[in-house]
Amino acid sequence: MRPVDELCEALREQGLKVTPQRRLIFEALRDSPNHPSAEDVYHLVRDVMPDMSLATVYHTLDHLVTMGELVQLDLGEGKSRYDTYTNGHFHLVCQGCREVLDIAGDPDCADLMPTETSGYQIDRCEVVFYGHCPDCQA
Amino acid sequence: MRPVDELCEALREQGLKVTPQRRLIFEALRDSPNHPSAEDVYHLVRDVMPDMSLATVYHTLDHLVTMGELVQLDLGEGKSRYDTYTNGHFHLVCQGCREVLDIAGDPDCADLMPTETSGYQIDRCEVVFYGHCPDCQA
DNA sequence: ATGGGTGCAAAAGTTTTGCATTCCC
DNA sequence: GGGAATGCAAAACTTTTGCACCCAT
Repeated sequence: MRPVDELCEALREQGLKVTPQRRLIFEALRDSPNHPSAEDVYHLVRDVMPDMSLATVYHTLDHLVTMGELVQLDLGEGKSRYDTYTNGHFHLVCQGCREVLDIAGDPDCADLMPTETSGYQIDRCEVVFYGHCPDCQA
Repeated sequence: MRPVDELCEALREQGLKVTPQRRLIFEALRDSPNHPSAEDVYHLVRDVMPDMSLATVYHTLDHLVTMGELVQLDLGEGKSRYDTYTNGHFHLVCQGCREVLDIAGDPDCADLMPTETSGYQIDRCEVVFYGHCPDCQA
């Protein structure tokens, strides 16, 4: 994800508007530990702007995903998480505490790319390792 | 997923019971095209046993997943799909029609396995390619 | 001024849960 | 007989949508 000011500029270029809510969501994403859910972002921004609506958070996250500034992750939790690090990489998920780690990996998954793709045009790949962190191995 | 009779035996071994509903769900999974959702399974079994409850389907699928006879897939659709082919392999998803193809791939993801795992014990990995099938490339 | 954005509430969709009844072992 | 399973309905959750009002451009 690019710096907040560049995101605002990118919004304008698309005819979208820069509102205080969106700016705040951008900042929350930038400062958020890692891989927050929509609800996580919502709670962060509510501390600063208590009237912010969850629908606004969802709309803004959708825009960022469409713009390619944010990656939507589905890690089998029944809800989405969002990743500001958009360069291709892998994830490692603890099945105990649900912590998510970024892992270096070939962005294009060139090594994995199947030879027989049944005519499919492949856009991207997602690699997730599931396991248990040191604390959850007990 | 093993044959229906073996699944029934496996249930009994765990102190679980073999009911007509569960047998039917096993058969539906065995005969189902590929990667059905809970709702898909529900509709298949309703044709034979109209009083079957969706909760029963969910409970039974959960047991199979826990027993390692079924793999639960999260492909970012807001719902789970289930895969009877439990040997490690990859998936290719069409973002247009949501068709899901099985793709051969190293079950252990040995080539991908990160060297630095921060002390994590890794249980399994999931590789999903997203793209467009021939029909949806228009 | 105008078209997009916001907040609120309701709706939609999937999955879980509580509970009385039924049934496998 | 006893414990698990079932069916039903309600609840829990995440995400989407409709709409009246507001605001960035």
